[in-house]
Order: sequence, then structure tokens, then C-alpha cells
Amino acid sequence: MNLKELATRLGLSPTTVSRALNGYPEVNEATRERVIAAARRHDYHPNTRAIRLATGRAMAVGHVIPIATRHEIVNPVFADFIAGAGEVYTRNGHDMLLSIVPDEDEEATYRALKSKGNVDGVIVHAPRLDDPRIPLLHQIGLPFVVHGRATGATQAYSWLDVNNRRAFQRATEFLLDLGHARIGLINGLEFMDFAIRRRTGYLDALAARGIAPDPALMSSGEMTEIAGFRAAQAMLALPRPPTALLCSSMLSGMGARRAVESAGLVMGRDVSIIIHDDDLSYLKNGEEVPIFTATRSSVREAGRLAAEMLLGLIARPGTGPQERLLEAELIIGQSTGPALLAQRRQSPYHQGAQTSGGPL
Amino acid sequence: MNLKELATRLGLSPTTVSRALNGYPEVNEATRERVIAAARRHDYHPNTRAIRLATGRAMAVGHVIPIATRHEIVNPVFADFIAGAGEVYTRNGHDMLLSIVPDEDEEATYRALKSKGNVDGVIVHAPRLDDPRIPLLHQIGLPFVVHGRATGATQAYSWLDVNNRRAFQRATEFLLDLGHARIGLINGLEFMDFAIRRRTGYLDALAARGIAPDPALMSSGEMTEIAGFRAAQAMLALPRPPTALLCSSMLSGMGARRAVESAGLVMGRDVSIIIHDDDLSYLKNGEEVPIFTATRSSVREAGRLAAEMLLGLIARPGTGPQERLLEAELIIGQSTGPALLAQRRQSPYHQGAQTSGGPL
DNA sequence: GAATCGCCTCAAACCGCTTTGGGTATGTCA
DNA sequence: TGACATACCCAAAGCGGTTTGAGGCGATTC
Repeated sequence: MNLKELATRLGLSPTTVSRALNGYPEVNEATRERVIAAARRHDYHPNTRAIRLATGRAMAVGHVIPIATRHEIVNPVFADFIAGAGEVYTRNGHDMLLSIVPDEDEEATYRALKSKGNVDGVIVHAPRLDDPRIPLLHQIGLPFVVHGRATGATQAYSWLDVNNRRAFQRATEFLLDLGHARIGLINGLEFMDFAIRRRTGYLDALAARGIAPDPALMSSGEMTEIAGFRAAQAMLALPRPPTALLCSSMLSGMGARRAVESAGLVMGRDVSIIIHDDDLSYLKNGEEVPIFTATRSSVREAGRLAAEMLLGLIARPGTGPQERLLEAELIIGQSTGPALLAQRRQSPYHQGAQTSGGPL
Repeated sequence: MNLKELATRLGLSPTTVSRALNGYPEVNEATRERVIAAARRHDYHPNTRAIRLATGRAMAVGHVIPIATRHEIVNPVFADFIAGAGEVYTRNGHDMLLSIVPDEDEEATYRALKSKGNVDGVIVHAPRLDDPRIPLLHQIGLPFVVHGRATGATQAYSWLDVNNRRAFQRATEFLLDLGHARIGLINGLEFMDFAIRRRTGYLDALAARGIAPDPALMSSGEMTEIAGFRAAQAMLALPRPPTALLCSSMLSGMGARRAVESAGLVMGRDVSIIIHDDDLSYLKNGEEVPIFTATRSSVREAGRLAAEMLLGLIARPGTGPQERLLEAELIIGQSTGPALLAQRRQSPYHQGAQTSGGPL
């Protein structure tokens, strides 16, 4: 069933039927209702391909995911973000196009997406320092919204980000207030923009209390369970181990917890742990009661908001770049506690390490 | 730059240019080269929207992800599967369409996808018992491939699945061979087809050795860390606790490990654990050496194969349903060991439980 | 020299919709 | 009664490709 058939069946012209269905004012209300009823009855759905060609719009948004040689972007966070964005696209009658491309083809993919007219805009994921995608997209004139920010960009662009610096600053302050003085940072890879900002927040909080950062207490790596385990294990084996750990993700926090426990220590008593919780649907931080104290910000909600921002830019091309900074909330779980107790509990370890381990 | 412009610029008709670029034989090789060179020089890309309308093909594959009220499908496995499938689509010039829809709209979404012509076929995720999507897709005539199988389907359909029954049977046999007699099953939700098959494999292996299954040793739930922890903890607190645990995922295995360790036991010595490992890119089972003994099957590779199967069905609509069963490999890690030792180590617990815990 | 055959190219129809630019009643006003 | 809105509706021209059917042209065959 197509428009022409429906029109003849109704004894109307295709024009009128099209206008009736699309809510144009120059058609009689009675006629409109008749048309809508007939469309429903015959299960008529306008052909998307034809609409797209006729209107010149793609009615689709792209997400380009580079793969392989570089850092993997197909991660748990990504899946939840996509889910949030997808909800919005669906509600607005847009398609979501996922392009999985070898990373050396990324630039060509964006160009093709534009010139072949497959999408009206794109979301840029996982921005890095001086991210080349931003000037590229500006140049080819494809509307875009960045999830995160790209330090070093020269032109203005639309973005939506969590205040990572502030979140980690607050988390660090929280630990300092509990009396912790040696706080380990188990960060993500520090060519990622968010990781840089998190470290800055951590350092700012320490500096505000006049505490000099200890390079041995700052690690950076993949945000996996095993990497978290390794990093925490290494820090706990130091002559002066940390009494608290600040982890960049749920998974690395789980690894850190394992390191703490396998050292015979108790999380929340001997060693405090704070994680960043993206509120992923299948990696919940506890149920009613949170397990980890965490800086929390729903990445799914971020997906929704970024999608809405992008659809707005597409609908109103004139508008300038939009920016939105979300604050993470600090939620208190069972993984943090005062430092005094921790110091005492840990002292045997210190002593052991110091006596047998040479000069500090 | 469009076809017509390129044609006038070359002094040829649009027809010839189109044929030259699409490799039709009726155009002179010299002409073809001239056309291709010009296309490249002017950075000409045919408009996808026009191609789709003209050819009647969507050049796109859909993945419909129901969301919200029912069991969440936006899980780690899904992301990796999508990545694998996406690689194949990209290589074959197809787009991947992700539809995130409220689950009550799922049927309508499939119908719309077909009648609006957005896709040439779909992949069906996470099949359940008597899955209604299979008759639906047959009825509306949209080519599809199921990732997994749907027990109870009356018509034949194309699918690609891991031999879950066989995998869990082998894993159970492996544990039995190590001398374990009380093996706990920490399964996924058992309205999911794969979970049913895994339980069957587990039960088959027990039955083959004449071991009666103990309902207290069989749990079913979400495959999260915390659910795994809870299930394992409950089993370890039984009067006659298991000496081995069979977990349905990496995450629940991690939870089980935590339960084992927080009971003061050592994984691989006191309690053996086997997991199913989907070989996810960001949830690796160790690095060179696997941590967990596991039944392994790459879900990403499954995504690739399913996508290829679907593209095949789309290209050759005549061909009947295709089926492909992948075998999981059993990889030996550090989480399993002989049961004799475990029995001995655990005996104090048994005794304690038995003396203080009533009959049995 | 005419007929035949390949090879190459083209004009035009078509895919299914939107949208422009009228056209035709009907009603209103002077 | 004629002029002029107003309200509806339509024919036709796009959108940018593919594809059908036909024709031009030089070489070959009889």
C-alpha cells in the first residue's frame, strides 16, 4: 500500500492525502479524518526511503565507533549511553545508525556519512585531547554533539559532559575529611579527556589541603577489574600504603576491593574505596543500599540529553553551540570510613614493611 | 556533486556514468576509468537515499532492543555482539539500525520496519521459550536470524547459537572428573533459552554419573556480580555446601569468587569455579593465563557470523533457513582443582554446620 | 552494397513521496 | 451582479539515483 493507491482508493489526489497525513492546514478536517482512518485501516506506512529522498533529510543520527588497534570503545558505558540516546531517537521518529569502523577509516566514514546523506548529525564519543574529529566535523558541516569535552579544541562546539573534575575533587575532599591523607588514584587512561579532568580534581583537592601528590599513588590504565586489582595491589604493597582508593569505574573498584580483601584487609574499615558509578543497568552499585561510596551520574540519562541536544541542533541549524555540564552526586555507601581506625589496623603492615624493607 | 552534474562534466549521460561506476559490462573500459577518475577527483558519492528509493533495497539491517519493564537486554554481551555484527555490515556497505523501543511496542516496531522499508532484515536477540517474534517475522516476511534458539518454535528459522548444553555438560563432567560431587549451578534467568539449555547440560552430566540433582544447588537469576555473590553465599552456607560452582557469566563468577573468599576459602583449592566466558573485550578472563576455568565462546565472533548469515539470506531470498551451532572451548584456568583436597579443607565447616545445624 | 551484429551510449520512465503553483467552487461584499 | 477572498483540492515538477528499451556506429558477413 502506497500513497498513490491510498489516494485513488479515497478518490483524492496524492497531494491531499499527503497533506492530510502530515497535518497541513489547507485540508478539510473531515477529509483529514477520513484519510487518517483509511490509512489506519489499510495499515499504510509512508515509505521512509521516499520521504528521505523527497525531503532531503535523513531522519537518522549516526554514532561512529572506531575499533581495533586503538583503545576499545565498545565498553559497558557505551552500551548504556546508546540505550538512552536510542530512546530519544525512537520517540522523535529518527533512526540510530551505528557504524563500526576500523579506526583508520574514521575520518572517511564521517565524510561519507555526510556526502552520501545517511545521517543528519552525529554524536562524538570518548573525546581525547586535541580530538581531530571536532575540526573535521566543523569543516564538513555535519551537526554534532560531543559526549564529554575535548581539551585543546580551538573552535566552539556542542557538548554534554559530567563535571568530572568537580566529582573527583569532592570525592577526594570527602576522604580527606574522613582523615585519609594517603589516597590512591586508580584512573582511566589519561589520554581520555575525562580521565585528565578527574586527575585534576583529585590534585586540586589535595593541593587545597597542602598535600603533595605522591606519584606512586597515581595510576592510569584500562578500567577493568584486573587492572584495578593490579593497581590497588601495587599501591597496597608500598612501604606507606594508601588508606583510601579513588577508582574511576565500577569494574576497577571491584578489582581494588579484591586486592584489599586478598591482602587480608576489610574494605570500609582498613581501606576506603570510592568509585565513579555510571549507574549502568547491569552493573548496579548494590540495590537499595549502595555498596561503594561513589560519585554517581547516569550515563543513560547523559545519552538521552545528548540526543535531545543533537536533535535540537538539527531542527534549528542556526543556533550556536550548546553546552551542558552535569553534576555527579556523591552517594555514601559502605566502602568508606574514617581513617584513624584504618591507620591503626594497618600499622602492623607498615612496620613489617619498614623494618624488613630498607629505608622507606 | 551529483550524478547529473558529474555526467555533464564528463559529456556523458547519467545512465552511462551510473553503469560505469556500478561495474556494468556494457560500458567501455576506457570510459569506465575516465568516469571513476572523475568521480574520485570531484569526491562524488552517490546519494544513499536516492539509491535506496531506486533499488527498493534498504541496505540496512535492524537490531530491535526492547527496553524497560522486562529483563534488560542492554548488557555487556549485547554490546560485543553488536560490535562484531557491525564490522560485517560496514564491510558489506550496509548500515546498522538500532531501535531502542519500549517492549510493548516491539511488535509494532517490526511491522513498521518492514512496511516503511527501513531495513532488509533483522537480528533477533535473546530468544525466550516460545518466542513470539519468530512467527511474527515469518508472517510479515522480514528476513531474520536469531542469535540463540527459541525452544518451542513451530516453524523452521535461521539461527546461530553456542552449544550451551554441551558446554555446561562438559564443564560439569570436568568437575566430576576432578572428584567434585556437590556442584552448584549459578544460572541465568531460566526463561531465557540459553539458560534452559545450560541447566540441561548440567543435569545430563550429573545423571550420567548417577548423581541426583539437589535443588538447593541450582539457582537462577540475573547475571550480575551481586546476584552471583548472593547465590554463592547462600550455597556455601548450606549444611553440605558445594565444592564447585558453575557460573553462567564472568560477572556472576566474580561474585561467586568474592563469596568464596569472604568465607575464608580459597578459590581453586577449597572451591572450584567454572564460568562461561563470552570473551568480551573489556571483561577479559585474565590476560595470557586465564584466571577462571571457563567454557569460552566469543560473542563478538558470533555477531560476525550471524551478520554474515543474515546478509546471505537477504542476498539470496530463495534459500531456506540456515542453522549454525558453535562449540564452546573449555579452557583451564586457576579456579579449578581436585575435590579431595577441597573436601578436607572444608570439613571443619561441614562439621560445624552439622553439629550446630540440626539433622543431616 | 545491404544486412547483420556487437559495442557503446542515451532518453525516458520509474522508485514513492513532498511541495510548488495553480484551479475551482463557495461565500462575501459592494 | 460582478469582484474578490477563502477553503479545498489537484497536476506536475522535483528529490537523485537505477533500469528499460532503443538507437547510433563501425566492423563483419554474405
